[in-house]
Amino acid sequence: MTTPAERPVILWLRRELRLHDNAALAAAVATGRPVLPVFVLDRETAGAWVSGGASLWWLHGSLQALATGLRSKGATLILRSGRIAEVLAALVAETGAAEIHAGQPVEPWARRLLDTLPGVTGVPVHLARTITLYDPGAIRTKTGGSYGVFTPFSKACLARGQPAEPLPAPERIDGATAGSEALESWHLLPTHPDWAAGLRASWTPGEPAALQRLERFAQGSVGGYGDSRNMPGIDGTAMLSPRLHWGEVSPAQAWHAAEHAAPQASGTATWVNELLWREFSIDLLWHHPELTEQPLRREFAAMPWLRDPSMLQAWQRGLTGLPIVDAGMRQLWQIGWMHNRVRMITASFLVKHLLTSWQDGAAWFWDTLVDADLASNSTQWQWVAGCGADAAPFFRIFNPVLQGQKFDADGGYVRRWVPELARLPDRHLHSPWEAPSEVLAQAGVVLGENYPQPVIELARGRARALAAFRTLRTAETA
DNA sequence: TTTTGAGTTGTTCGA
DNA sequence: GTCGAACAACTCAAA
Repeated sequence: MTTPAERPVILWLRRELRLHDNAALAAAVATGRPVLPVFVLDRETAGAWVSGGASLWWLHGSLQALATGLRSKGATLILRSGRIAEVLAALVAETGAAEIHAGQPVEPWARRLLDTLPGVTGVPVHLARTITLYDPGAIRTKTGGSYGVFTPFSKACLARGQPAEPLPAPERIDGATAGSEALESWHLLPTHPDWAAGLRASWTPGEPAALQRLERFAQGSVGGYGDSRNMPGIDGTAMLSPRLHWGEVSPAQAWHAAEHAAPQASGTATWVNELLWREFSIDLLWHHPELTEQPLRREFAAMPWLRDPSMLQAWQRGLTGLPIVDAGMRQLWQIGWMHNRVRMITASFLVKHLLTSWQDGAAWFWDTLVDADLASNSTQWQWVAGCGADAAPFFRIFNPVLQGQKFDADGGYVRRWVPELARLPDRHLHSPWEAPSEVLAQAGVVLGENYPQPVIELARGRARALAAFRTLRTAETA
């Protein structure tokens, strides 16, 4: 039995699966009490926004690494499943824990949960900033409002100077113990069918690998990041998104690593800007919790979306007949991640050319991305659709052929992910339906047989989208 | 309160 | 091939 003096503190870890720069962990250790780190697998409280399959695959590896890391410091990671509120209340009762430490959540469902947690568990809940650079909601306009445009938001962030230096990992953690479920019993890894081969080949989840990747990016790629990040065929991006989502590294670590390695590089400024886009997405979600379901621009509720399951399925499977779109969708399916430039191209194609709702696209990304993040996914899909913050003008419709020619000029990306087109010459790679028949024959491409005809003629899709968007304006003024 | 400058990532057309 | 203009107004944030 524990005496009052030995009452442990619970460290509820959710999206801060790391030892370094973890303010919640530091706060728990600073209490001087034994620390009981726990992760709760809750398939209910988040409702529709429970993590998708690819995210859960990642979570398995990240938890494994976290358990190892904690063990090396003297603590034991406890795994429990069930409704978070009930699990934590039971754990408090079971261990006599004095308080709970956790990271400040940003998702609407998690914020609602936090409001009830002290009442349900009967102990104080201390929140630390672990997910963001700034306290959510803290970046305000001069009149105290929230921002709806990125550039002034980012200027307000930068005006605060650099974020604080990351905290070191604790030397040692005085760990408490309690019964734990086995990670394997959660079945987060797919078996029948095993769709994760491409994920395993591409990623090593967990904090140690995350720190390695960050260091490699900071030392090697960040200098050229501004130029190379738009080329999907080269390894020009940080590929840190799943790690930032699960908190294997903090955004402050990501900022400082680049700033230390290449303080003057323009690529560093671009990288910081991307981190601030992440903050902006979270800020928008903080102030507009309904944006995961509803368009920020309300007139878009009247958008005449088409509901054509065969079109949606062609897009999901990478069988649209538009090579850069298909390459992106297949990359997503195979490795659980898609290059950012191609995310814009594929999303624009779905929403505009196929006139399919951004919610349908967001749902697919949510299930298939290892970095699926409620704030980024929802706000960026809305941005593409034109109903979000700072949205592009409606006539700005990506042309998949031009985008392919511009950003995948040597065709390396398309050839990698759409191998049936690999032998087409560069000139025809991004628009095979326009290639002369002898060129197709020589490349072994038979349109409609081993590669689809385009599911829609681009000019027609563009015109249809423009017409649909125009109805919103006329409906509004009517 | 009113004014003003600006706003992630594009495409097409015509000169 | 390259360039600028048009696309269509609207909203935001600060002065």
